[in-house]
Order: sequence, then structure tokens, then C-alpha cells
Amino acid sequence: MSEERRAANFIEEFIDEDLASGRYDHVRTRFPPEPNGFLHIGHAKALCIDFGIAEKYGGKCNLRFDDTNPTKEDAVFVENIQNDIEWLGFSWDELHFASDFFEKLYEIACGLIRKGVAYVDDQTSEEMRKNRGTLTRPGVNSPYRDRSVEENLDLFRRMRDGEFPDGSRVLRAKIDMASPNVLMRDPTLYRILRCHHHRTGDNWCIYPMYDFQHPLQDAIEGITHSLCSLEYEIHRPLYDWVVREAGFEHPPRQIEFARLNLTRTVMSKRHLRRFVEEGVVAGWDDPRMPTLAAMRRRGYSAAAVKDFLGRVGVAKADSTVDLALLEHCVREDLGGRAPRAMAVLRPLKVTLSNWPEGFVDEIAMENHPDHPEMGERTLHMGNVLYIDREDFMEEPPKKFFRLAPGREVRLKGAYIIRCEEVIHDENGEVAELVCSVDMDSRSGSEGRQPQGQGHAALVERAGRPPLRDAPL
RNA sequence: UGGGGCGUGGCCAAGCGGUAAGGCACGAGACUUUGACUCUCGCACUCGCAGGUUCGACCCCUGCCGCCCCAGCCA
Repeated sequence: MSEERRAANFIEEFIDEDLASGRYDHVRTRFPPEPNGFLHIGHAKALCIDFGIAEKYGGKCNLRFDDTNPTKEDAVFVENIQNDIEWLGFSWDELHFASDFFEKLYEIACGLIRKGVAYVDDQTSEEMRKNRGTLTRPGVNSPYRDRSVEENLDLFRRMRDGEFPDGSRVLRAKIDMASPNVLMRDPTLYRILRCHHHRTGDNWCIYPMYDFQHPLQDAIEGITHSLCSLEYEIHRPLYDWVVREAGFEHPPRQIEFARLNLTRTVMSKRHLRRFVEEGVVAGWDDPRMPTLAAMRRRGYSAAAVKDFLGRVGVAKADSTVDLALLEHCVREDLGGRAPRAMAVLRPLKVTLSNWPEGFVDEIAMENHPDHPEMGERTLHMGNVLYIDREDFMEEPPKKFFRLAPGREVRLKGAYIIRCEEVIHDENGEVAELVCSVDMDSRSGSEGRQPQGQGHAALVERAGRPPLRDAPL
């Protein structure tokens, strides 16, 4: 680490501090998704931070699946998540699954019970909720809070052995029911849940909660900096409590940053999942989704996505980034190297009145204006073509330089045409245009540019080739 | 009315006591057979508000105001 290197954000400042103070002599981060859906652009931000920080400090980043809630998870998601990470160009050091550590976590839980800082609670979830108090009122201790270590150990073992029905008991941390931080009011560590797990099958009927599993897993993996989003800030005291009570020597340091929000974009996995399940979209990779799979399908490159995330920055203020920035990054990336194609989104029929009968011209169209090596394609032009309705106005305002009654425009790569007649349908809508074509104005020919309006017109836009190569 | 965070231009975001970076968006102009791209110029006398400390504050202190998160046997 060079001394002159300046921290690029507050996370790096913390890490620099830790390295300078000797708290750590290396950096190891982790990206910890729950395999319950596809990764979206918001996850990509966290991913870039996790992997990016490790890379910057010459450290390592692990990929870990926090698969502790089998009711929502599936193996297809773990496979897809790995694909997405690789697509972005990141390589994880170690690959872990929380489920591979269930036995270890169980042992640690027993250790907590022996220390007298965890107990089995028989209250119903309703009773627990009621006794937890409110934001402004402290909670009250569970009547089962002072069970003996032996009884707790026995009960917890029997929970694991499947002697009790789902939801009948939980293992809780014994902290402080009067804590102003509600999360510290004896949080649940384990719950009984009979559900087939995509990796451990039916081996377990008790599953650890995030607040217990996550910090321990970080500690077990030797993570130095556990980076996560702002909503976990209030979990940090509990995170530290768990790691400390479990006796880890070098506790990881949790640092929180603001998650990504984008204008006009639904980023909640809960809603995205609903869209998929209810068929609102065709799938997780439906082009309308904010998932990496969808963006890839739309032609966004990993470089563009990472460039965007880099420009967004890392901070703690809640924010909503303008979608225009993402689009700018994608255009900038694609603009210089993507082959061009023309399309008409809202077609308006144009008939050329003086086009030679039966003549079909072959128009050579460059695939990229700045890259002749990308070659060209051939479009076929006849007496009928389609332009976008946006490129015609019957009563053009001053700054409109495209087609209008009596005006000329050049069809990109082809001829100059003049609007001679506007045909309306029964509703008075413009239905078709009759234009004359200047057969001497073929692209490449000398000189003439459309006069009067001053500019050659862009008549082609996106969907369908305006110079069609097949009858529409 | 509890606790934890955050407030710099339309949207992000630098700034760490010495007199407001950068990007996106937007506006004006140049160029253009993609009105794209590119290029040039413009865009916070001011940093949520009000006091205070200081020669000097966005950066320090005090008090307000606003927004976000937390009462899952989700992560």
C-alpha cells in the first residue's frame, strides 16, 4: 500500500486506519448473496465494492451464499449468481455456503448456551412480539429466560432432533430486553423449520438466523471488512456481540454504505420476484427487469455497468441515481464499437411518385460510420418505404428540420425526397405521404444538400429499416 | 415523545479550518448524409436552517428542521 494513495471513499479511509493501526495486516472481503433470486444492478454495486476493495488492497474476496432460509432459496439461483459475477469479470477466492457450516454454527450456539448467554424460549411468536415492547417502551423478560444451562442444552438438542413442531420454540440470545436498540432485545438465533434445503436436504429442521450466522461466518472465513448496506447499521452492535461471545480473536469490522436506487426502477427483490411469479414479466432476464441477466440480454456490457457503478460512487447518504447516467455509460460504451442498424418505431408509409417503375436500388449502408473495417450491408429501396412518424410534421415549428409538406430531406445513405402530398385517414390522421424523389441525389453523388431547412434530415430511426429489403 | 444514520446545484458526489472538484442532466454555439457522436461555452457569491468559536468554517461547537432505518421464528 503506497503511503500517498488517497482513500477514494470513506470505506477506504476506515481500511487505511485499520491497516495503519495494525488491527489487520491484510484485507479480505466477501460478497454474501442469499440465493433467492437473480442479481440486479443494486447487487452489482455491492459486488463491485466488495471485489473492488479487495482488489485495490491486494486482498481477497470470497463468494458466500447465505442460504439459511430454505423456504425461499433454490439451486438455480446459486448457479445464476455465479454466472453473473463471472460475467462482470470478478473472481472470488473461496466459495462457501452457510449451509456447509450448520454443524459448526450449532456447536457455537451450544457454546453460547453453556456461557449462559443463550436460551430456549417456549413463547409463541405472538407472545414474543408482545413482550419485545415498542420503540419507546422496553420489553419484558421471557418467563423461560432463566432456564438452567442443562435444560437449555437438552431442549436445543431436541429442537435439532425434531422433537418439537415448527415454531414451537426458538433459541434466543440473552442480551437486554430493555435495550433502546430493539434488535438487542434477546434476538432469535435459531428457529425450527421443516423445509427441504437445496443443499442439506432434510438433514436439518432448525436453521440459524441471519444475525447469528452472518457475523460468525464472516469470522470463520477470516473476513476483515464486512461491507453491507445501511439498513444493517443497527445490526452492528449485535454483529459485534455475536462474534465476541463466540470468542473470535480477530473480529471482522462491519462497514455500511448506501444501497443503489435508480429512478423509474423497481429494485426490491420482493417485487421483482412477484413480477416473475405472477407472469408480469417473462422471467428474471426479461429485458424490462433491472437484473444483470436482463441487461446482458439487452446488450449492456459488463464494462458499461461497472463504469456506471464507479461513477455513482460510495457514500452513506440515501440517494436515487438518475437512470440517464446508466444509459449514458451504456451508449458511451456501445457507441464506439457497436454495428449500426436503423429501425422505424412508429411507421408512416411514404410512396415515391416518380420512382422508376419496377426499379429496386441496392443501397450500401456502412455498419459503423467510424469503422469501415466493420463493412457494410445492403438495403433494397423501391417505391414504397416507411419513415418514423416523429420525422414528419404537417405544421412544423421553427426548429423542426425534418420532413414537412413541401420540404426536402435526405434519406440517410440514399436519395433526397420532397413531400408533395399528405393523405389523411377518415379520422383526419396522417396516413400516408406521397413524395417525389430526386434520382440524381443518390448518396455519394456530388454536392446537393436539402435546401431551405438547412440540414440534411435524419429520416431513419430505430425498428425497421426505412429502406426496406422486403415488403412490409 | 426510544435508538441508529444522513442532509453540498435537477440527480449522484469530492471536500478533512484557508476562501465550492468531477460526472450525468440541462442551456447556447460549431460540426454532421445517424439533429447521434465529437467539440466549445454556460450552469452553487454558496454547502438543510439559526446562532457561536476563529483573521478566516462546507469543514469545530450549540440549538432547531427535514429525510431514512429498526418492534420477522426474512436476509
